[in-house]
Amino acid sequence: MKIGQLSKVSGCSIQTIRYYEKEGLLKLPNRSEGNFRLYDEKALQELEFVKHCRSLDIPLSDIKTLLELKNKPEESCSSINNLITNQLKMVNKRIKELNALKSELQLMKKACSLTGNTVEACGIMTSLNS
Amino acid sequence: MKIGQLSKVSGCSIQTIRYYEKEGLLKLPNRSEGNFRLYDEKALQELEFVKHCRSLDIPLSDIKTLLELKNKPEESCSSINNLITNQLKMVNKRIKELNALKSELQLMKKACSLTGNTVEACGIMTSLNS
DNA sequence: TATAGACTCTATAGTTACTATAGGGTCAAG
DNA sequence: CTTGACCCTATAGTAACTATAGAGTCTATA
Repeated sequence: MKIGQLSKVSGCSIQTIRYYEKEGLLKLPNRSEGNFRLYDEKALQELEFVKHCRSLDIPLSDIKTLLELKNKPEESCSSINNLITNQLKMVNKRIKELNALKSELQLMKKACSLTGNTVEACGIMTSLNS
Repeated sequence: MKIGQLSKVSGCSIQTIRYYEKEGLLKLPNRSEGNFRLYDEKALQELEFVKHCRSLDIPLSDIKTLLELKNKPEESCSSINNLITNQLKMVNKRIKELNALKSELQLMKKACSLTGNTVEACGIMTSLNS
């Protein structure tokens, strides 16, 4: 199939597919006589793999690592485990940050609804200035 | 004070200060004879305001809006409230996404530790391929 | 005065992961 | 043949920084 079809089937934009190819995440596909990219089922699976990883916020560089490991079935999977562990750690960190952020924003909202309704008297502005 | 001092006092890098000035978040400062930027207490406060907003993940374009409103004390603060409400909504959304992501990563970790220890037999890889 | 090191300047490019656009080629149907 | 959909590469843009290059300023010291 051509790139437009792959895009539709995978839900990944044409430009992103080309980007992934350029970044080395996807193999160079065969080409038609007109130089159109030609993809098979295997290519679709690789793209789905990459997309799945992206949905986990795994950076492209790490996805590359995973793809390389995929080609070494006998290799120990400890590095995969480490990668996921690290990713989980970062996600936890980010959740924590966002919860703190959320708390502050909620306090601000409360500050606004309890005071007057001009910028000068706005509890949000006062809070942002502190 | 000069930019290096402002950077130290505010915890904001020199380059970021210049970036904020270029993006219109900070006013053009006075200059010395040698063309060095000169900042007063007011400028420091404005920078702290911007930094505080950034710590809330508020995008620069919205911060600009807030700064403009800051100069209109009589104006209604409803737009400020809307801005914070919207920001809160996005933060909640992101928290939700990250929690879903966390769950999947945790399942993966479990899958790995319960199976063998090669890439081929790795529950994480299996999961990423699905 | 000269020098050296710290500081400052502007311009430009790079980071990450896309996303859009320009200008041109391919292909199939009418 | 024409037209419109699809495809190609190259380049630039997005957001928010961050780094680097090359040159100027300033101050303390010899």
